[in-house]
Amino acid sequence: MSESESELAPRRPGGRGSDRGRPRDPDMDQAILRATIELLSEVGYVRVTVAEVARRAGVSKPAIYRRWAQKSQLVVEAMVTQMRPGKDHDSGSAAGDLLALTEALISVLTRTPLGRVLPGLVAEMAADSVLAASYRTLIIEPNRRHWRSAVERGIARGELSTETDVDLVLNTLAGPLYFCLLITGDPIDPGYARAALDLVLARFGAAPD
Amino acid sequence: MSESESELAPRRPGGRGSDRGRPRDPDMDQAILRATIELLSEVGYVRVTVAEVARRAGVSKPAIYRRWAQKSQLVVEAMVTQMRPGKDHDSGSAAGDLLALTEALISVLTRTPLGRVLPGLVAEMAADSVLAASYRTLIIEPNRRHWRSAVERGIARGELSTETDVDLVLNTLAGPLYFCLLITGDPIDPGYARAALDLVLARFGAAPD
DNA sequence: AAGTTCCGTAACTAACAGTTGCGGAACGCT
DNA sequence: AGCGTTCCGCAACTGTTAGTTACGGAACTT
Repeated sequence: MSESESELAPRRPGGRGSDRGRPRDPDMDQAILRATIELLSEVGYVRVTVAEVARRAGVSKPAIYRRWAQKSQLVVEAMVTQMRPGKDHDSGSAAGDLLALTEALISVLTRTPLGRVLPGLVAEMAADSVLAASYRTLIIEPNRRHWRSAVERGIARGELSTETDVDLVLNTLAGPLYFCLLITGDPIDPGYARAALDLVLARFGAAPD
Repeated sequence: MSESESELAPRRPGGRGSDRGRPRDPDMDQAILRATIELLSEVGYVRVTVAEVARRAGVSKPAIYRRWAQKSQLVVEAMVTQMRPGKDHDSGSAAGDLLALTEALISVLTRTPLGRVLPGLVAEMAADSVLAASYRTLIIEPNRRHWRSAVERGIARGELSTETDVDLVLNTLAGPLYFCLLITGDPIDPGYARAALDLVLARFGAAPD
């Protein structure tokens, strides 16, 4: 926790030092982010235009570009504000925690704008490593920490084998969801979380059913 | 199998009936597809421009648009010609087959242009359902058939439980690879195929190690 | 009051997808 | 051979969008 408050988001700093001259209107930041989310969920990443975001936010285009260097960074920050990962609540068992986390991920991918945004963002990330780094630092990593600690608690309690491959578990639970969303287009089986978890427990569970 | 030979690829038909007038130069088709693959592997989907493909193929831009309605469809067809799935050879055991298929997928994703193309294609597919359908029909489905039949042979032989969830197995083996490639950016663990397969066998294997 | 940065407006550049019209060449049909 | 059709390259074109710039004026700090 030696990190400072934020600075991770690639929001543009105010010109020069931060305090000279007229300050930016913070309400405007909010209006822009809200308009971005709204438009995003309606039309998906590719069809979001900065001009339309500006129109809906009641703001000018340069006002947006003063704050974010690119459309893609604006979108990432908009997503982050919507996706604060929930508290890391401990249900008492690793199985319960992992099930809850998987269900929560399903819910985020299917019931928030993220599902509509991700395809476009993936393309952008592949072409822009700075963007990729912020997405991973701001969204992927914080979530992964929750998953990781659920697994580690399970190992400490003896519910999971000490040989458990943590990354394999994470990728096995989360990977197929992204695969369906981005590649196959298949709907997500409502029993998925349970079935995938059973797979993991069959291999790494110390006390199988 | 009531489908006719192809017609799946969204290549544009010759004007009107196919036989009147000057026929298209078939060498040109090849030159365009080759140039597309080449450029694709150098710069990735987003930075491929139709004008540059035309230049490298020694061909005009309208010649390309006469054959394919959109850049994205050209790219899909270029990928298909490169990715004819190998013969469905039966190694004798389901474990061996699935291991080979997984390794082959890793190889395709990391050592052919597909890895560089996929992010952009994913974005395009999300915005264009016709394109998505051809990608799935031409690339995903044929490959899935191989995986599926490997699992089904395993069930028939008694290596896998009769309760085996075929789609879950497929998604579990393939999903995490796409997840790493498209989202996390993590390199793929060389032991992945074996480890993921062990997960599957622990759950569905009738005769565990 | 001076200096700085914000704001909206409006015009602008640059890339790129995809189109169109032209003159000419190549083919099938009769 | 000649006609109709479609291909070909060329070149110019439309349309969309990201991102920029110059301006006049407003808001804030010292």
